[in-house]
Amino acid sequence: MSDSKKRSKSSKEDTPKENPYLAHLPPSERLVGGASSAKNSYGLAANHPLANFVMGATTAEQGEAAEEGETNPFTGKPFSDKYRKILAGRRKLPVNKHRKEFLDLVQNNQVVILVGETGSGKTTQIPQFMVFDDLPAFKGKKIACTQPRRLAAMSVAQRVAEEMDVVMGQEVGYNIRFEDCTSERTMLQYMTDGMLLREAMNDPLLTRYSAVILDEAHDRTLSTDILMGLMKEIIKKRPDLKVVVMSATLDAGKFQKYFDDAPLMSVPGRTFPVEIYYTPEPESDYLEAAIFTALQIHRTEDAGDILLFLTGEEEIEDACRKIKAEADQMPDAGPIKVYPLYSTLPPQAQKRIYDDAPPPRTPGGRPGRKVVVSTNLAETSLTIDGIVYVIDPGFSKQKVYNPRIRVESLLVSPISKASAQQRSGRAGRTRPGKCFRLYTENAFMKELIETTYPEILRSNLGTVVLQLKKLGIDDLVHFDFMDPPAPETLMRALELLNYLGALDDDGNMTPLGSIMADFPVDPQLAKMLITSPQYGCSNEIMTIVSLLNVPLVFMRPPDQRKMADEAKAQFSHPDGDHLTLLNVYHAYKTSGEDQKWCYDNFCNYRTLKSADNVRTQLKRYMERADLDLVSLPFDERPKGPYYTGIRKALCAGYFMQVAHQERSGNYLTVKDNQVVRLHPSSCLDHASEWVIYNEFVLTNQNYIRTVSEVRAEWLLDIAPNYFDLESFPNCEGKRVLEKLIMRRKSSSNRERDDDDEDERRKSRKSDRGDRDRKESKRRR
DNA sequence: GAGCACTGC
Repeated sequence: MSDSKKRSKSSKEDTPKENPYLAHLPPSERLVGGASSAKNSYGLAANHPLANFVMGATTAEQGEAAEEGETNPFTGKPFSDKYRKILAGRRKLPVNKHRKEFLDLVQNNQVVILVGETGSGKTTQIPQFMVFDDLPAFKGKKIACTQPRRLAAMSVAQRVAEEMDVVMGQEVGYNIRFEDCTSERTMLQYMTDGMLLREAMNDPLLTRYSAVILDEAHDRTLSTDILMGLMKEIIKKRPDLKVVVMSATLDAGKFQKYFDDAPLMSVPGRTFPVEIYYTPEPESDYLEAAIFTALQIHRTEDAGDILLFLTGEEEIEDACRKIKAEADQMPDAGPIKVYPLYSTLPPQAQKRIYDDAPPPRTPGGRPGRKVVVSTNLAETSLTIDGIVYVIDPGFSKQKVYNPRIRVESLLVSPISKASAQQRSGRAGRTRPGKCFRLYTENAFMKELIETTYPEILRSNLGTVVLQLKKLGIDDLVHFDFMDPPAPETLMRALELLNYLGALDDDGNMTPLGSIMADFPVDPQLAKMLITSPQYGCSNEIMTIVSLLNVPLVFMRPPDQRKMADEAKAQFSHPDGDHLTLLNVYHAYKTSGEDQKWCYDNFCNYRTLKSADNVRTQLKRYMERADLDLVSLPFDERPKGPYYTGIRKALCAGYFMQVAHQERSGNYLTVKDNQVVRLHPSSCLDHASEWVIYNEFVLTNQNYIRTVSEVRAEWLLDIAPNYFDLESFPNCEGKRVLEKLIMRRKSSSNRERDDDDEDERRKSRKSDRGDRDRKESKRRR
């Protein structure tokens, strides 16, 4: 009843609608009067390029004819010359030969798996094939194509807008965090997978879309994995929704199986052959071997640039120096340029990898060469043309999660076969190349795992579980994960969310949890934001949370450490690193967000700018949740009520990340009893008995980083459930808390804490930054 | 007295 009402209403809006009573017929026969009169349903003139198109039943020839016509069917404007030139190139892409096969599959199946190598053109062409068949614009819907990375979503959208001869943001657009470049007219939308997931939290059936294309599914990011599980649920309730999952070839069968044996289409790529060389014996020192190999290639091989994969910044900078120094000593080799590449490198420095190799010293002499030494960044996110030689030592830094101690850390680990193949492929982008694997062939065959473990098996799942609950998935244990996470990891997440009050004791989402899920930050930080008005300091907590969500603000160039540390000292707050962050932000805003100020003070301008972006977004969410944006009257004294309020609010999110200083001077984490040390970058002196920390850094030592001093009383008040001493292991901290509880019980007329006393003392306002600086100087 | 693979909302 209501269904038919809706349909009759929308037909007035000139959108073609199928007759619901004809749903048993094949799509081409569903439109009233059959295909021949379909043009009337669309309200298109008889000479319109799409006049004879039947939604979901077009042919490849029809699509191609429309693309080769005079008029752009979606804008009504004549096609440009540039368009025709691009179109000729598009027709040569491998995927173009499979247009008919693809349309057959997608018209007759709800889910299609498509595997394509790099260079097949799948990311740009498949969505366009669908636009011409599904005709989303005529039903008030859109086609979504998700990408794991923002840059990819943006650049592919730009490319496809050109290919379709439309203005970016109109018919074709993209939607990523902080930037929605779409409009009412948008029918094809590239977006990050995280963005689509967030949309699903408010629109669980994704009603705005007629088709969803999940691209780069082999990447297996947290968001892609959740989206895939979600799509399986949604297609049951939305028979009209088409889903295409696109992936690299290696584990295509797994995707097919997961989607109940959906049909699979395979498209070859367009790359050049790469010869693989293995070492006869295992290398004991991969770094040394890598440098040696690079120099060897430089001395003996033909012209062509080198790409060397290493694991991290320090290693990369070190290798760059050594390669440069040694190569410059070689009399019989050409000139060399060596560039590092990792994500935290400023964009300017990153761009240098595209510079041309230096020319030979003398005409006809040994070739000059470019060497790029990179992290995994060059494995997928970034492509460098002209690479002919790849050196793959077989390692990368990978995130691992240990649910027992609830710690995520980065570990240098062997890569997978899939990664190794991806790396070697980078040598064959422009011509045949060579890849030197610094491990034995036997190790490749027998020791490397097939594919890198998906992120969902290597992460703390707090956010994931909260998101799933918000998506309406109650039974997590039976949720159809492509790779189910360890039960212990799920348990840890449920436990965390329960202590934070996001889930009740039965595991159901609370109203608080529902608001928490809306915030694009960790559950702990979301809780902190939501609770902060109660402590009168939501303005300050928004700032702190923003800064915790961007890379480190403080720069420390190796040759200027002393000056950098002095600059940082101006901002340091005796009560901890969180308040130090607040000081930096305040000083940055006071400077007028000045780039030079940042440079002079060893602060990362880009980071502060992006933190400010995050803050604006958080503010919007706070307002949407009707949370007050407030500050306490300013009081410059450390441990005064102003700063105390903030530190109490920090506890509301971080009460599970507490460490207590033992008499030995060591810190022990609460409940887990891990021995930790304050990270040397902390501005906190070593006399604080109780501290909360943002991050547990597992390296040679266990460090806690971004630390603030708190008081045991606050912890007991804020999280009585968590600080239930019966569940505590024996340690000094437990005894201190026991005494505290006893004292509280015995004194019926409990003495007020010192800080409460402070709170009663009204203090006059004064310049915050100035006072803080004086205060920190005095302490020094 | 040390380090941060890479993404994303």
